[in-house]
Amino acid sequence: MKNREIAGMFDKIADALEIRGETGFKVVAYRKASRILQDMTEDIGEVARQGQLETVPGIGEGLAKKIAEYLGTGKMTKYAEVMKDVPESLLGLLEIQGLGGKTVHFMHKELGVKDLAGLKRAIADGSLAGLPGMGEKKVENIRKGIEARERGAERISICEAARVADEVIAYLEKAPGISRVSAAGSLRRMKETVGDIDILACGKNGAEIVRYFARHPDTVRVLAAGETKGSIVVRAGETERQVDLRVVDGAAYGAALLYFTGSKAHNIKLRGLAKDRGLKISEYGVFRGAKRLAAREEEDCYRVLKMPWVPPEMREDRGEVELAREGRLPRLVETGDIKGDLHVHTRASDGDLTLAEVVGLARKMGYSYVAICDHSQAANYAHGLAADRLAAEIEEIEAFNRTLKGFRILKGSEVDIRTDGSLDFPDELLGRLDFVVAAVHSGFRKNVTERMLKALENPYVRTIAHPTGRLISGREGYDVDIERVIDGAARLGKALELNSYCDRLDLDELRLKKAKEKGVKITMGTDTHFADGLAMMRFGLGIARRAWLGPGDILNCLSAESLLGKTAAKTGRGRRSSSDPGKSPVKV
DNA sequence: GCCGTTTTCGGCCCGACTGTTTTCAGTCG
Repeated sequence: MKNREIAGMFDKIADALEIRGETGFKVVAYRKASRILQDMTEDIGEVARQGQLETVPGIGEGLAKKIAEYLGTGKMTKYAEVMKDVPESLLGLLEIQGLGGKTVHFMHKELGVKDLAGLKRAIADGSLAGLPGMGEKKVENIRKGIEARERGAERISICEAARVADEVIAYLEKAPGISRVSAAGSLRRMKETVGDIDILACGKNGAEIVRYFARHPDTVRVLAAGETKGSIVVRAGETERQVDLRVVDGAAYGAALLYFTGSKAHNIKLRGLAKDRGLKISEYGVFRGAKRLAAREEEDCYRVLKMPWVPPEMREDRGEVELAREGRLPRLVETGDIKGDLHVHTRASDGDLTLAEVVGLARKMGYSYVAICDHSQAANYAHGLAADRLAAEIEEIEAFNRTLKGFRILKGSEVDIRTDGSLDFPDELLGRLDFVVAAVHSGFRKNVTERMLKALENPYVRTIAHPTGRLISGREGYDVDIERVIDGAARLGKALELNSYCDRLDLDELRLKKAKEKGVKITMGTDTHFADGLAMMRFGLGIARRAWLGPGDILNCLSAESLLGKTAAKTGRGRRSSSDPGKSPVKV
């Protein structure tokens, strides 16, 4: 798939055009096309082969030609032409807060600045301050922007952001005169990473609420504290995080929440729609002329636009507005649909929990089952179970299950896929299990695609754990052709995992969407090793909802009986008890 | 650049903030 590659080129063209000072709308068109390419599940090459490029919204005659040229020749004339004009090192300067295209253009033209080092020199020797329209404060602002960037104010994982936000929100709920408080921004949309933590509140006395906010016990610095807006930096474990609070009038809470939740693309879409109808949307409400038609609740604002409320996780302008207007929004999976966690470790391998503790925690989550999937013997580093220890665990679970009412522990394994593609346990042992998750833990560059496909062919394997192996915090993941794995799972009627541990969230939302399109079911597991890990299901759910998955797409929404029984029925051997060693091979 | 139950030109989201502005441009979210 060349989607990302071409998206990257369009983004650079947009940056370069911005610096060249071309009309804003052209820049917007390139950026929009870039975003659309990144969001697409189809291979743009395939779309091109079918002559369908121009049917993609946001891609017209001009961009279609550029894409076709690149796909055909490996070159894009426009890209080459623009990049010859604007040094690539200049593009990065646009990421500095306070620097836009105009300023970068001017710095380049007048002072010969062509990279970050040049910019720093221009600040130090005072030449930047000498530019027309550039005063002391602007220079200071840019200097701060450089500092912030060098401190590495990069995005953090959703769970890290949620931990901070949950705590601050709980604190704010006790603020004097506060009536509502909510997370907003990408945190509320459950993006896998979050830039700033945005919180919205309403209450009687804004300034008082902001002052209370600034007194948060973990506050390291107060950046701003006004009547309606406050910014603090709080300690968050080893690092620091900025949290922004906005306090709005209760009568406009919904409009403000809609606005601050975004995404920007979703908001722009709604505003365009409103404009067509002679309306205007802002963070203060939906207006016809000076008359405010809606503002108090998000639902009210959407209703005026003749659409149902759109779940925040869908608000990315990926077709959700069109669906909503046609009354065809999908029913997304909800917390209450999840009946169990399908990937949990115990202290038998590298976990921290006993069986009894896992059951207690799972019951607290409202589950009726949980699959214990400890590591297999090859996973030395994780104290993986050898065959005899797995056999012992099976017996222990069976004994424990006899003592449980209304809850069932599924006997499982996270069995290693060895570098030759074979599994780490013999079939006869796997056949005694209820739920087998196969996983790659070694040889990340060795034939991973073929190994996963081979594992899926094993009759006892139901799903592949963390299929790409990426870690949000940095690790790139396996050298795997995930498209082929998805196709393989579809062909074999197997599932793939949405590993819901917050540093993984693997498959990611785009791959999940693709899997759904191909009819591949998803298993969700937190892969937890610790007591607080089961609650991470919330992040998996967020990603599942961002991929538009419904309860019918996720096997955790089945009862334990259906999850296991369906299988046996499908293979035509009737239903057997899960403890039956001759249990039929599984299919989902 | 794209796009069209106001079509092939003339639109393209909205408001706040900041600085250096005497009426606005640049940047941001």
